[in-house]
Amino acid sequence: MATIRDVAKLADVSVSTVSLALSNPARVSQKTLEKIRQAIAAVGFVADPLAQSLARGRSRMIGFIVGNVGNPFFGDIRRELENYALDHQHFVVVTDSSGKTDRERAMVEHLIGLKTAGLALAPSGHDRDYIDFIAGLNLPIVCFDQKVAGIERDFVGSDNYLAGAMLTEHLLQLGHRRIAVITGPSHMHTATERYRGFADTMANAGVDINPNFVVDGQFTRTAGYEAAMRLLIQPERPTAILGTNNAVALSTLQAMQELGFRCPEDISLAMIDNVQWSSVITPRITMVVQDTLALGGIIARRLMHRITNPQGAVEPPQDFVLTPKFVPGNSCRRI
Amino acid sequence: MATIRDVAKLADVSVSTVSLALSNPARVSQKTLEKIRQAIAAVGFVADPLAQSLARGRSRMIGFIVGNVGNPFFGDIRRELENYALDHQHFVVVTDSSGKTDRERAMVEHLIGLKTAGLALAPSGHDRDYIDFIAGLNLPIVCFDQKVAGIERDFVGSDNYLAGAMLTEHLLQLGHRRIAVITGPSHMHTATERYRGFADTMANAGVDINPNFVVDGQFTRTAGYEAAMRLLIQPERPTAILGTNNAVALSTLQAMQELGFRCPEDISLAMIDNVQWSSVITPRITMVVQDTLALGGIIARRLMHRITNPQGAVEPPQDFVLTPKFVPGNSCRRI
DNA sequence: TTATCAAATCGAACCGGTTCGATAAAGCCT
DNA sequence: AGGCTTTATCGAACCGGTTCGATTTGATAA
Repeated sequence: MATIRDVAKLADVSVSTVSLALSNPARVSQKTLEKIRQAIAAVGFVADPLAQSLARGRSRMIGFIVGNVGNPFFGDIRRELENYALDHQHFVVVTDSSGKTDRERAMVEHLIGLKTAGLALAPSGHDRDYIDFIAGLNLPIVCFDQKVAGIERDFVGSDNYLAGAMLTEHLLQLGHRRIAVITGPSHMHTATERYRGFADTMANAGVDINPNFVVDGQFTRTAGYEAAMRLLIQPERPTAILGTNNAVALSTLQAMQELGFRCPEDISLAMIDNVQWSSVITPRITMVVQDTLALGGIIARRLMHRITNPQGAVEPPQDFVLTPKFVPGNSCRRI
Repeated sequence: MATIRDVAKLADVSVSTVSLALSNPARVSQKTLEKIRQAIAAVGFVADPLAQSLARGRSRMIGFIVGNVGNPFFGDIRRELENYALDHQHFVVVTDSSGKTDRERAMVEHLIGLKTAGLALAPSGHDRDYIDFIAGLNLPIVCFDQKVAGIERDFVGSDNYLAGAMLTEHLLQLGHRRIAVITGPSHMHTATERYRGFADTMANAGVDINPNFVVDGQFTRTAGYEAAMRLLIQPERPTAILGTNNAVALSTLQAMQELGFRCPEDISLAMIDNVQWSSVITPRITMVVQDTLALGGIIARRLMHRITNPQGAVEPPQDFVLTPKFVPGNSCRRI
């Protein structure tokens, strides 16, 4: 591999001039610029990113940290960020924390060690320790998906309250009153907001919520399945179920199928968030989906803005909350 | 951030001794080892991975390059690799080429620039140029999924011929004769092998293949959908369709639903590869799945072996081919 | 006591760039 | 021509580690 010294030697200039020519060509005369250009081509020089990062104290990498890269929601965002970053000479390093806070922390620390230019982070933690950790980081960070109280950073996400409210309203409109909800972890902002949207809408309609109809699905497949089962074996069953994320909703569908309940004939089902291949799942589930492409675009722009703009670092954090979209399916029937 | 020189100063030893103590404690006396240990703790020293990589000419990172990180197949493999690598003090950098050869190349070059210790690569290319590029790389590489003729590297994958043969045999057993197949790109090893398995099994059973029943689905959603449509609008329809990957098979199911064909009553469907939430898709599709966890484990072990073992680099490349598993569903009926 | 050898430690060069103050060259004005 | 800027280039220090040959220390043997 050719180094900058090889180039300098061949072009008969100093190393620092070559470096300058590369980083700020305007300050170098046309004549030497041309000599250097030729020398670079002749030896096939490519700057070593590692050496650059070490000297600059900053790399051209962006860290992307989520709990599950396989989740298409994160996948879409990743793609948008990657495209945008690539257009701006930055490289995205994707890491998966599997939703574990300690692992996420290890990964963030590793990324910091790599002197990444910035971080796009879907936070997995929520306690004091975690918040302090994030707060203590001294580099551009854009958080997304989970809004964590106490983290003073840019945040990009969807209106989860509205998501819960929209589907609840839809079910009420169809005549449902015995509506059950499968919730997510209470420490997650998305979970509490979606539930709030549900509860407020029910209250506004003057419909009481049956306490037995509120079960915790932890946003996971297994817990969601168990939660659904608990709902379905009750003597007085709900006429409709709202799954507050895709995992619990689809687990519910599975549970219903296994117990011989038809959807929507016996029980209606609505879900928040999309899922791959939702179009071939029978019935097509009525859902509220997030605009992942828009979210990804905003995250990318905001992060690159903070990275490339010198004064971007001191701009106060800002929240970007997008409106989710209602996508009707045929999993909810009128009663 | 504390540097190694801070530690050396505090412990009153030379910088090189500190470095030695860290990399090979046995060569340092107990006394100084202890002094250094305390100094490290006192200043909170953590070695800068960038500086280490630059000096060593090698980092503790492993590159993982696939065409679609969202694909659960790759997701499972990634997880296995990540766990194993983390246990061995290595960090996995995930990159997504979106299946584009030039993008993959750019990413590989970037990873090389990062002086990654090794690469786990699902190759996306197949032409001379690409093969030469991969062959020219001078670091441990384990290829997986696609076996590319001409690439002399370790390879980990499944017996795709068998996968095609198993499902074909299954359909034949059920009495099907008019079996259609939706194939993948002819330059992909998995695609050709799966088709070979189909064709040979048909031939062995003495069943002629209707040329109209062989359509190209490109392993993609859109092309698969179109291919399925071409099959389904023929006056003489197949009684069973073999989708040679999940995208084309599920697109076929979608096309069938849209045209009002019931599965399996009107047409049976079998597919190669799994998909997330397959258990809630109606009907549950009969499929042959790869043992992703085992694949990931082998990839991880093989790669780390080559990385950590000095003589591992010169070991001749080896192929690891696993047997896929038949998973019965209810998408194929006896006729 | 001194020669011998292994173990422990050190110094300096190196990895491949960046940065900034100093110097040299060129341009402008009186 | 002399003084004053501006522009172009350079040298050296630096980023934070590793590596290896050289030197010092300590123990053992003669």
